Amino acid sequence: MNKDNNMEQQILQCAEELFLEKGFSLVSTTDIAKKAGCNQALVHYYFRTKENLFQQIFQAKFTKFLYIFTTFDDSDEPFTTRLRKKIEAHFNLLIENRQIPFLIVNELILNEERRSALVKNIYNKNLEIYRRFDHELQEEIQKGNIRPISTLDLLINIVSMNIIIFFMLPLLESQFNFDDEEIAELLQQRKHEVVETIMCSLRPKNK
Amino acid sequence: MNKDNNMEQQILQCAEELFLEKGFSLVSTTDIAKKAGCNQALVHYYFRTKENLFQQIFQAKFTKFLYIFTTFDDSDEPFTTRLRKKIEAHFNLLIENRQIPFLIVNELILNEERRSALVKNIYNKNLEIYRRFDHELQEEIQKGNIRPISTLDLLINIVSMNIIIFFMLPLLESQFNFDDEEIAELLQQRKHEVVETIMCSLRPKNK
DNA sequence: ATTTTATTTAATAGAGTTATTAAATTGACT
DNA sequence: AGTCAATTTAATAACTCTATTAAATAAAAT
Repeated sequence: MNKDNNMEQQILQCAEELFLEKGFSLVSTTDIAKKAGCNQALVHYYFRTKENLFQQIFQAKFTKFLYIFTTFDDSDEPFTTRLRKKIEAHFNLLIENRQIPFLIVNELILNEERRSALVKNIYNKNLEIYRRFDHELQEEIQKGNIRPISTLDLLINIVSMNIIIFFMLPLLESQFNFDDEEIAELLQQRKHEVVETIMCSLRPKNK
Repeated sequence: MNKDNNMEQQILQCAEELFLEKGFSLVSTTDIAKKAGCNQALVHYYFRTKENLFQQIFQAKFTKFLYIFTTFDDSDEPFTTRLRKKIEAHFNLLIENRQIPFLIVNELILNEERRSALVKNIYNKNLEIYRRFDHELQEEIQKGNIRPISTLDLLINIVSMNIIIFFMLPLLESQFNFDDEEIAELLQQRKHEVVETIMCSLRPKNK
């Protein structure tokens, strides 16, 4: 469509939209070609297989999903403030990429090979950042600023509460006829509530 | 297989297992027939269409998923005790039906018609129980026993934290080689942590 | 201007899908 | 044994899907 965008890019972009919306198996290369405005064979000419095309897109999305999650800024603000920001940043990323949770859950459950590939790709890469976060958290717990909780449980809690509203959006849109503005408002509220819930859940008990 | 189990039941049961494992579109009526040990046409003889067969199974699973969630016992135990039990009961249900979260998220996102059918079916049916829970919760908040939170947010928090581990199970099993015992242990720990997190997050702030 | 290379399309092989139809098999009842 | 209905199967129509191939068109290079 754009002058500098060649058809290869066009296909990639259309494939991305379709895969995000329906997942791997419900999108055909014919669908992609139709949306991109080219012949179906061209999709295979550029990407050879549908799996190839999907991999590129999925890898990118998954990395994005984890990236923000595996960074932790080094500013001298207190731990809880930085944690709060981290949760919000992750939620904001999802607002911009609402179908990511569906794609990840769907394809990671369904496809064993995809799982292996991803785990290999990610595990070591982010171990360092995880360890640093772990260290900081457990230190705060030692100081008595935070109730005891395993680092993994905390991370899982955050992710789960962050993603669930995006599973519910189709329901709210199509069944309860929320419009874009209402959805945007709802998401902001939900983000606030997640932060609130996590922060409250971390308050030490004895206090 | 059993004497009293006729082939119709056999097909239904095999279909259930396959649909739970792979979702609607990745299971063919041929797959079902093969697993049930009959001719593919027989699947259509009993259920006419694949959609029909799926609907029966999906409806049942979804009702199950919501049933325990829309009951609230009337014993004279304190609210928080009953809430704790409710969370555990929901989690226990998921332990027995591990693929339910995947099936629901997957098919509810992908199929608009299925959404409509379900919402109609469920909305009014469970409104009464929801209202009662809502009333009790807000009363506790008024009394200052619980920090202010919307009923819906609380329910969403519980569901999200309860289901997420079941999205992660395939990863733990196939990539980190957890055996059944380890998984069982992990699930118990996770259940405990969810209850803990929710309960901690509900403590009033001023106290 | 013509050869070479890159892009794009039409056509199609080959496999798999749902659903239907007619025929075969089984079992019950008279 | 013979009739009737229920169950099961083989065969197949009418798709759709991925991927490949050969041919056509466009762009670049000599």
